[in-house]
Amino acid sequence: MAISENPLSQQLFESFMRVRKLNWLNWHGAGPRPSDVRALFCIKKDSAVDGTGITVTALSNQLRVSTPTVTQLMNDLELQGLVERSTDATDRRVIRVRLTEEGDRAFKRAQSAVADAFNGLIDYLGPDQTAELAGLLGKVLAYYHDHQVLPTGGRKL
Amino acid sequence: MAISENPLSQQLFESFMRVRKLNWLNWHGAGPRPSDVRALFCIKKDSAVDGTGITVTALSNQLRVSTPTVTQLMNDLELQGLVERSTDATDRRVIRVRLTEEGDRAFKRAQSAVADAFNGLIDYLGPDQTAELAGLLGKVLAYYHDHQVLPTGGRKL
DNA sequence: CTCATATAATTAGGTTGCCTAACAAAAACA
DNA sequence: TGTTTTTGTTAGGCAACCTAATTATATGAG
Repeated sequence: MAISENPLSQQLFESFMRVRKLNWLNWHGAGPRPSDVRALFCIKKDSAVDGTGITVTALSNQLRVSTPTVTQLMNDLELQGLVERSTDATDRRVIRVRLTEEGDRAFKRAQSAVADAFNGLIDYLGPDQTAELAGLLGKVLAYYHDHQVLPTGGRKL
Repeated sequence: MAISENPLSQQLFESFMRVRKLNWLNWHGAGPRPSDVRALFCIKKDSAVDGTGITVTALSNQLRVSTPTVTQLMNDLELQGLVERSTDATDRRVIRVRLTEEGDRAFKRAQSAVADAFNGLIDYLGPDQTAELAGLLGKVLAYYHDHQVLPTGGRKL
């Protein structure tokens, strides 16, 4: 473990690269994809505060992906019948996205899948270490949010 | 923060999804890609124990990607002049991969890039929290290593 | 010693999850 | 009114993986 041979930075890099590749949802080709699930969560969360539906721009900001990416995600979810688009009543440029009833069911299944994926880990770590982990991940994200290690492409937010 | 509204599992999922997308090496289209860098590290590390070069299968195991993926990575690195392939002396099926001199220079640059990317975070967290983070990531990986959340495709190792 | 089987790597083709650039439509402003 | 800005979409591309099939070589069973 001599620092010169395998520095801490390199270990962290390797750990993050491995964590990145974990297939949390145990997804194997059927139903909504992991990125769909993330979008579903976001749309559902918004629906609690604004029943008219979330905008593409808001989704783009919250998911931290470009608007064309959101369009593709929504095309996909719409094709699966999980969301519906409608043009905003007062600004005809913006489109509002809401969950359909089937989308809501898919959301609940996704929530279960995520719970299944993480509750084992949470039990394994125990409440203290789980809280530490969540806190540290938050700090990592906060640090890089302020220090320019942006997603590929270097969006300026 | 009511558990029923945004369960811990969902928060962890979201955090991991965001961490996954960080562009650690600040890569913007020039030089070896992040996955190349990971391979470079692996090849270099092996060269310390075995001067004849690492095999494709060994790289596949250590990087946790399929052998065709390793082949593609190696094609790429060879094209960039960073590695060289040679058939093994005693088993003509296996090919041995070593860093070229330019590959070694690229390795050193990559090491610096990783250090640049992580030393800021390490300073920000301080030694105690950095150690905690490294330890927790290790536990997460160990847990999922034993609990079947394998990389996409569900390889059986 | 030969033939079937196992192993190493490659080729071919596909998928996910992103991106930028260019655009059309609508709103805001000057 | 006309220019500028904002919103979302279309088009096309790329990174980083995968599986299935193939080739070449080695190994083991009779």
